[in-house]
This record gives sequence, C-alpha cells and structure tokens, in this order.
Amino acid sequence: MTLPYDISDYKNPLFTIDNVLFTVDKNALKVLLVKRASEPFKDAWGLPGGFVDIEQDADTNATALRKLKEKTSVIPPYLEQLKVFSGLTRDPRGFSATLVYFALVQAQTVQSFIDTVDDVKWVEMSAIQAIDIAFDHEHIIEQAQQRLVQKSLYSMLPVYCLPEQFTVSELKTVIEVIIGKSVQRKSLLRRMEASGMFETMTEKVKSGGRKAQMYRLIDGASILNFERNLVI
Amino acid sequence: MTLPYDISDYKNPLFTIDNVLFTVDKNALKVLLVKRASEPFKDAWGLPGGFVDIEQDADTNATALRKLKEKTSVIPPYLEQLKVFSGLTRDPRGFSATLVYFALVQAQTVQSFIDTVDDVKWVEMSAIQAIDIAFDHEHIIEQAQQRLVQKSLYSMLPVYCLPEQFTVSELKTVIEVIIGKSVQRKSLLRRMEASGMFETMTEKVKSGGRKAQMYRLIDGASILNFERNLVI
DNA sequence: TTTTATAAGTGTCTCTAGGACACAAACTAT
DNA sequence: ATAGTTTGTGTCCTAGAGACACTTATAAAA
Repeated sequence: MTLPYDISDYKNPLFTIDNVLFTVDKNALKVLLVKRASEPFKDAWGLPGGFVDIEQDADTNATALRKLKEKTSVIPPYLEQLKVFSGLTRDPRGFSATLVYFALVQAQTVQSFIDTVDDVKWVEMSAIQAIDIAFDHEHIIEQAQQRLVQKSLYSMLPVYCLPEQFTVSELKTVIEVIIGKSVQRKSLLRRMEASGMFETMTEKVKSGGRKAQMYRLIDGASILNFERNLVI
Repeated sequence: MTLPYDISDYKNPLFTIDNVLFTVDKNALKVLLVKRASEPFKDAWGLPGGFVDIEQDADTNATALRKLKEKTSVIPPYLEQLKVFSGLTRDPRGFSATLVYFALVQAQTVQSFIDTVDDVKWVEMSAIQAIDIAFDHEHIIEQAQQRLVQKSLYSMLPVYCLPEQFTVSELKTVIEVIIGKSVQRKSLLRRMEASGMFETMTEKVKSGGRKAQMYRLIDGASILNFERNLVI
C-alpha cells in the first residue's frame, strides 16, 4: 500500500540496484567486482550496480541487467533477487536501500565501456577478505554465496555456470566447487534424469577416457526444486 | 554500488514497504488487509504499508514493523523479506518499487485490536478474489502464500501462528491449513524432536481425550531447515 | 464404578531418493 | 595387446517421511 502523500513531501531513501554475479572458473567460485572511479569509496572495489532509470527500465530486473551489461558487458542467463540491504549507516550519503540481485554466468572475459568504472575483474571468493571492498558489499557477497550454496543443494542452478552443452563431470565439478563437498556421479545422474530438464546430444566428447555424453538444458525448461537436499 | 550523482539529479522511483501478514484462524489461512482512505485505489483493500521514514526507521525492517504495529498494535514474531515488486504500471502515479515483507502472527493477539477499527480486517485466502484489491496486491499475496507453503514444507515456520505454548495437534492443524494437505502426527513429532527447537512444559492440557503435552519454542531458538520436504 | 468415546502417544513396517562402491564399457597412449 | 583413465551401470545401504495398528490417558455417560 502506498500512502497518499506526494513523494516530494518526504526525504526519500537512496534506492539503488546491485548485482552479485558469480561464476565457477578453474575450480574456484568467483564474483565480479568493479573498481569505483568516484566517491564514495573511490578506488575501492564494489558490486556492479546503480540507480534505476525510470525512463528506460521496465522494472528493477531491467535495471540489474542494464547495469551488468554496461559495466561488465555480461548478460547472465540466470538472475534473481537476493534481498534488500538498508540502513542509515551503510552509505555515507545517508539512509540507503539497495536491492541486490544474484546472478550466474558461464566463465568469460569481462570488460567495461563506461567511465564510472575503472576496471572489472573476477575475484576468487577465497581472496575477498584481502581486497578493499566498498560499502557493506563484502557482507552482501557472503549472503549471496550462502543462498547460492543452499540452492545448489536442492536444484541444478549451477548449470548456469556452464556452456550450453556440458558433460555430467563438468556439472559435477561446478556443483562441488560451489557447495565445497564431493558429490556422487550416480546421484547427479539420477537427479538429471528425474528433473526432466535436460536432453542428451547425439555427439559425445572425448575426455581422457571413455567419451562423455553431452547434455543441454531443454529450451524453456525451468529449474526444478528437488524434495531433498544433497547431504553436506 | 551507488553512483556518484546527487540523488536529486534523478527522477526517483516511488519506494514503499508493504506487508503480507498471515495468520491461521478457525481452520483458514487469513491475510490482513487495510481499507485505503485515499487515492489511488481509495476505498479498495490493500496491504498495510507505506513510506520509509528515514528520521525514524533504522532500516526497512523497522519500517515494516512500524507499519504493522500501527495497524494491529502488535509486533509479529516472524518477519522476512519476500521480494521487491516494481514497474511502470503497478502504480498510477508512475514507476514504483515496493519492498514486500511477509509476516506471521497468532490470530488472537491481533483480534481484539482490529475489532475496534473498521478499516483493518482478516480476509480468508479463499475469499480474496471476491474483494476489490488495490494495485497488484492480489498478485503479491499469492506469491507470499506460495513462499509460506514452501517454507512450511521444510521448516516449523507455522509455529508463529500459535500462542507461546501449544500442542502437537495445534501445530499439526496450522501446518495442514497452510499446506492444504494432512500430515502424520508421527512425522511432526519426529521433526520436533530432531529440530531441537522445542521444549516440553511440565503441565499438560486436556483436549477431549488424553491430556496433551504442551511445547514451546526454546528462547532464542532459530528456525531449522530440514533436509527433506514434506510430501505433498 | 464401570463403560464408552476420543484424542494422545508409540511401535514398526514401507517407501523414496541420496550415498557408497564395485564393476563393466569405451577410449587413448604406449 | 596392455595399461591407464574416465564414463556409465548395477546394487546395496541408509535416513527420514508416510501409513497404520495398537496402547494409554482422560472425560463423560451409563
């Protein structure tokens, strides 16, 4: 419900969008950071985000995708809301609320085309503490990682860190990197079968031993939530 | 990340907070609605909410609780973010984003207060379609219900619809009302035991047959997520 | 006081899906 | 051909939910 006041009567909170974009690359979970070109937190690293452009964005999802594209040239195949982080102290300019999205993408090179960003890079989660991170973004990243781990226990979300076609072993590896524990191939295969989300390709691919079956997400298939978690 | 522009450079989206407050009463899931006193959607029913008061609210959670307290006189024992609903068309005044919270409360603690006012009421979920609902609040309520059902399959969240002390049968009933399916008492007891969230009271309570053991949430116990869902 | 009805609580079997692991199959390199 | 490696399958184990009969406790009726 919205109250009948004119919005200009109010001191409005600063409302922004931020993105936590994850990938799995070389057996490590990585998050995308951009170097801030201006205050506050100039020269620190932070999450790619910004203000909603109400002329241009149909909704906040559109803002999230636009900011990712502008700052990193990446369009993720998976995007969902994490949550809103808010408070008087999280931004030196005053009360702020940032709607954080959480996204997954296949490992790829990133680059920026705009001048509010100096640099863009993938940072391994294990290296986060060593980096000067803007605002409460380190805390936000942790929360996003927890959500990613949880979802990976009861869904095939990690497929979005893979190319369109992939083998069971590749899927197994990204899941293991994300949840930090090994998984049985057999369990994965059973889940892939049960989910009905995947189709097999006719060609197989060599892999150091017997050729591996390639799979892909069926067009338009939505991520199924299993009834049980993997055991950690 | 927030960009370095002065906020006044931007046309800001309307940013509001809304609450979907559920309870279970008389074998029905109910949601709290408020009659709108002014435009837009004057005289329609909508979710209790409003603007953040950055002088008064420490964060958006505080806003949500403040608004709920105003309408019910009660601080609900459970509150979490659902998600942000946004877009150009959901509010006739222009682009808006509303952060929706989802809350649970015991019916009885609220009843006596809302009986004294005529602009707040509990509405059975089954009666929602028959009511003139403001904005996209009907859609929001549906989403909140889905979340409530899901969480009730892998947690004891429905306890927050009960008084401090309760019996297994009472818990069984609220769960069944929420998920719309019967549950085995045995399964519930196993879960209560396994969760370690509850303690037994010394007194028992009569219930038409053998006296029932009373339970309560252990102080400070957090809601445990089970590894498996109940089977629907 | 005994009987009956009712709800609480227990014992135990079944069922499902993940975990473990051995083993067969397919492929490469020597 | 043989060894080494990875893929894929068969099968048993296990945890935890579902089903359901049966025992226990209590109040109300006879």
